[in-house]
Amino acid sequence: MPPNDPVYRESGIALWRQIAGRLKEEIATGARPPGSQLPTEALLSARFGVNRHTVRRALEELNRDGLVRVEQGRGSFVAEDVLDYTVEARTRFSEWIRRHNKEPSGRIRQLRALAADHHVANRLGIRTGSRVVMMERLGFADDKPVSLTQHYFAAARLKGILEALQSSAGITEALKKVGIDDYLRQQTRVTARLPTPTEADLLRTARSRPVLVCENINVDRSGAIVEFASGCYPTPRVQIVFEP
Amino acid sequence: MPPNDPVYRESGIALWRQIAGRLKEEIATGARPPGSQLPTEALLSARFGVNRHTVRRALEELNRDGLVRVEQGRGSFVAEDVLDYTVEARTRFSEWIRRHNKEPSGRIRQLRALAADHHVANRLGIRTGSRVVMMERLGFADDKPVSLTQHYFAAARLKGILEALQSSAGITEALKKVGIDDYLRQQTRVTARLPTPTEADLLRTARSRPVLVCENINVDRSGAIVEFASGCYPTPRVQIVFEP
DNA sequence: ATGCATTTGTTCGTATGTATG
DNA sequence: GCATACATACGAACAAATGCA
Repeated sequence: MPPNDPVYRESGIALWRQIAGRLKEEIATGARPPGSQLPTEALLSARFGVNRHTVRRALEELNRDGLVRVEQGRGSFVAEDVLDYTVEARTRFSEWIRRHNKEPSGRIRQLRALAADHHVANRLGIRTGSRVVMMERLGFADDKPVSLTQHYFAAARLKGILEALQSSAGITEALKKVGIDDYLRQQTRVTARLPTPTEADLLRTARSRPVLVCENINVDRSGAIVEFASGCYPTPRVQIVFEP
Repeated sequence: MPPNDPVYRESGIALWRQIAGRLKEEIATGARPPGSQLPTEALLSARFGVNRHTVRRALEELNRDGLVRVEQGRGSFVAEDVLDYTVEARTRFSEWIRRHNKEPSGRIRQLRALAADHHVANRLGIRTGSRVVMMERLGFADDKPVSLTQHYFAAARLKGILEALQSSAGITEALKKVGIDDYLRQQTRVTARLPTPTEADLLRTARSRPVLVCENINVDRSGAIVEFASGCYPTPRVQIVFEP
């Protein structure tokens, strides 16, 4: 099969530079949207009528420039814009998303009371087995899922929190209804793991791509713990940034 | 094969509770050290002379209590103490480790000059292709590997940095030799990915377990960028903590 | 890449003892 | 005595993840 889109030989510009330039243009114009998969190296070499090594040289360049991401065994992908999750004392989901000029939205997946396990109880500073209210919420930026977070509240400390959450648009609003006018982030703890099948599905991420797990403890002005939240965020779409 | 360490039936205490208690004791006494693998469920059920479900019920309890970590396809492991990597303005490796009452050490794996790629140049605020000095160092806490970090320095800004690093015990000392008395962390960026085979090997972590990738930009007192460092840390042994 | 052995995870079904009304 | 509900315990089979050759 002849190349259907050949590059110019003996033009004084190396073939791989021409190819890199063409692909850069296709990415810049939006013909290849962020996150989309590039053709395989074999297909590209057929298209341009060059050896696969020449295509690889071009892809290497695009990779070094951060325009594409090459994954062994999977393929090459146009780099996605990264959502920097900047951790500050007063971090709210909607503000985070809006700062990136995207439209925040969310879907509540669970909202119920249960008994705290060891981990949750520890973080909330209560006894294992105490009643807590848990809300699980899937967060979107421009209809793309970016977070899946479980929020935990000590039922004894925040009477009526379940009903408040049911009748409110957001957490800040619900906490106001139970007398918490303001809350601050006391601690943020970050780790990572592979997603469960459900998480991978909800966050539209590959099962082999880790999620960042970000645990927050939020306190009221007196320093009493109000909320413990454990959220997961798909990499590399989301990165967590600290600026002291 | 008869059980060699049976539990008491009709004792008024559920079998799974007895098993959980025995295992808890073995962990508490140090007979099963942190990170060690428990016998398989099949072996445990043979040892206690019960069904595998009964053992699983006990392991579930220990897992909820945070004493063991169960991993499908691998086994159950005694929980390890987590090394909290607390991000502060003046974060130094040795101080981090000593704060956990462990002995810091390190092994330099690479130290050389090279041309900055797009990413490194961006972070250092220099042009792509500029000369940079890179030092790769494997960090240990009590002889257990906990970090693998590449440190980048702009060669033009820090003349003699390569020689200074060669003749110094640590980065802080080397920077002093080239006139940087103090440096502060300006930004920390966290993401995660699966380790390369080499990384997994060096950090003694499973290839399926993600590493946290932590990128730092360090500046001198005038705000000029001194160092860009990109380190990876094995999860869940290391967690990154931020306290505003 | 493929298959195999090992190990945990899930889902059936069955049976038993205990507490409750 | 009887019906019910619940936790406990066992058995078998299969699914899914891991590691290795």
